[in-house]
Amino acid sequence: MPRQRGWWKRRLRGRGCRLTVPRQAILELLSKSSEHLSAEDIYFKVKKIYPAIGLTTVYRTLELLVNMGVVSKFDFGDGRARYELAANSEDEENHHHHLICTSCGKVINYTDFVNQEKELIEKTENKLATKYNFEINNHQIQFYGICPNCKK
Amino acid sequence: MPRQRGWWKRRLRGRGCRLTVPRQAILELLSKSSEHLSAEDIYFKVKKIYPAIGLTTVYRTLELLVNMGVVSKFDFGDGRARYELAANSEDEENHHHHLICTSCGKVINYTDFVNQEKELIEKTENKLATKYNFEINNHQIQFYGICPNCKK
DNA sequence: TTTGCTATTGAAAATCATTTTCATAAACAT
DNA sequence: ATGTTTATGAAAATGATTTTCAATAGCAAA
Ligand SMILES: [Mn+2]
Ligand SMILES: [Mn+2]
Ligand SMILES: [Zn+2]
Ligand SMILES: [Zn+2]
Repeated sequence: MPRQRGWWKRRLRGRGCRLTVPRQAILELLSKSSEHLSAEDIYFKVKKIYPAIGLTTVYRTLELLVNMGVVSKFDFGDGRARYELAANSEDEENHHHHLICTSCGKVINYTDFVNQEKELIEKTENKLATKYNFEINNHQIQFYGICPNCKK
Repeated sequence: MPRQRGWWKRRLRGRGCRLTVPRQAILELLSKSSEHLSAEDIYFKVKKIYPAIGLTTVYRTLELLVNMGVVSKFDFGDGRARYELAANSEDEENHHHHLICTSCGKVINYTDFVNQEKELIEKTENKLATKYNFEINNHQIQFYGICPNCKK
């Protein structure tokens, strides 16, 4: 059982990356937030705890974490990337799909998959992997529509 | 049975939009291309047939067509939006999902859905529509991985 | 602990896709 | 044909993300 705190430290070190204060501050923040934060959102929030942080570092750290698979990056069409933790701890995954309002931009996470959903995705992955000789390691699914508020 | 050519003319006019030369040139091009074109790609290609075209107009036209549902806009993570015709004619749909190489950016369309795929998506749509009171009218699915070329 | 190497940082400047502005031109209802 | 808009294109503005570069801080080794 991995420790609840700092499970990413080994991951960083394992990659030969240094365990710096800004990186820890960013990860600390992300693990407490559930929203879909932009780089700037993260910058301002981290700044409250660690005022020396630079926006550049936020971008660089996010890129690193995305490459490591620790953070997921999304584009919901409003011109800025959104980030969120891909996993809540070493083993616990945080995988979900999105429901997006094309009118106001509201984004909803949904994890209550239809029973067959997971298994179908796996099946599809396998089929695609075979047919196109791809090594598939991730996917995104999003539904677009009009939210209750914008319907009125 | 709608005419093969110019089925979008009525659609534009139906919206109270004018049927201009630039718009027709852009639609003409899109209907001949199968790739995932950026606004700039489209700009240069259209320029060959209609040299007076402006990049601004390309952006504006694409936005209009996306709002009309005639064109689909995608973000494959390379910093520029990609566009393609959402339908090849009045009734014929061109819906498909994507397989994206995270190493070189190669994008593959796939339409050979697993049998249950379509029906599951509908089922999921209905479930989400009910649960979150959303009016769902579109979706995107993409799988990320490493393409044959990048594996080597 | 101290040292030395090198990855990392932050500020400022640069990039670059997309948007806005604005004067002119083209659609099209009449 | 005419007049009213809508649409266009050039140029400038915007704004998110990247690059540059000198200074700093992690950390492996002594
Ligand atoms: Mn999410
Ligand atoms: Mn496609
Ligand atoms: Zn909404
Ligand atoms: Zn590739």
